[in-house]
Amino acid sequence: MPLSPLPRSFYDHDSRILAPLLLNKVLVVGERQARIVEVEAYAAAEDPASHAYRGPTRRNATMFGPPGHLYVYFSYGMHWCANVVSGGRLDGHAVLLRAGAPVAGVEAMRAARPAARRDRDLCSGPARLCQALGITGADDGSDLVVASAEGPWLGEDGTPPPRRPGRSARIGITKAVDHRWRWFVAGDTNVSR
DNA sequence: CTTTGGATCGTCT
DNA sequence: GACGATCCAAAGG
Repeated sequence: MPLSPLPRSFYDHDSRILAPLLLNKVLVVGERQARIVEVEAYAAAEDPASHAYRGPTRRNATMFGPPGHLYVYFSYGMHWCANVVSGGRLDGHAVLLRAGAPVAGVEAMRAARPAARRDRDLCSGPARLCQALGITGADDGSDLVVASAEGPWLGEDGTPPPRRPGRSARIGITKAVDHRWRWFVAGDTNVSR
């Protein structure tokens, strides 16, 4: 099936509802495509681990805009990470894209990530995924509903989300550690360690 | 295989 | 001024 964008309404849900529905969707940047295999939900005001916990700031402004856009932030002084803005308008919900399976443009991904020894290492982490696809702060705010030639967008190729996704606590955070808001495609080798 | 520490800087307090 | 929604190379078993 050819790749087609999803309607705005697809994104207009609580992040914990949208997160598992993003599994097996395809993130596209130019010729590069990666199937989403791991995500985490961040629930704004009710989630101390969320960048949106304390309300709107310069950095997280995109999270407080309409759903279906990409929130990209700079992490640890050297990495970019990407989220899909969800929820209704003005509530700050988002879903972190943590890993993908390379689908197309694999040569370009290898060139962008010389440190990756195997292809399974190309997109197996939130910063790795962005590096492989060439996503940076310049892409913050991109509209994923519009299939653009250059910028990032999100496509659907007919593959449904897993009927029974893997689920666990979120990774790499120090607050609200107990919530099991991470979902992944069970058994997929591209899921981060 | 697992563990450990260094890199590096925008953001908010 | 402190702290990350991380990654990688190196060292040890």
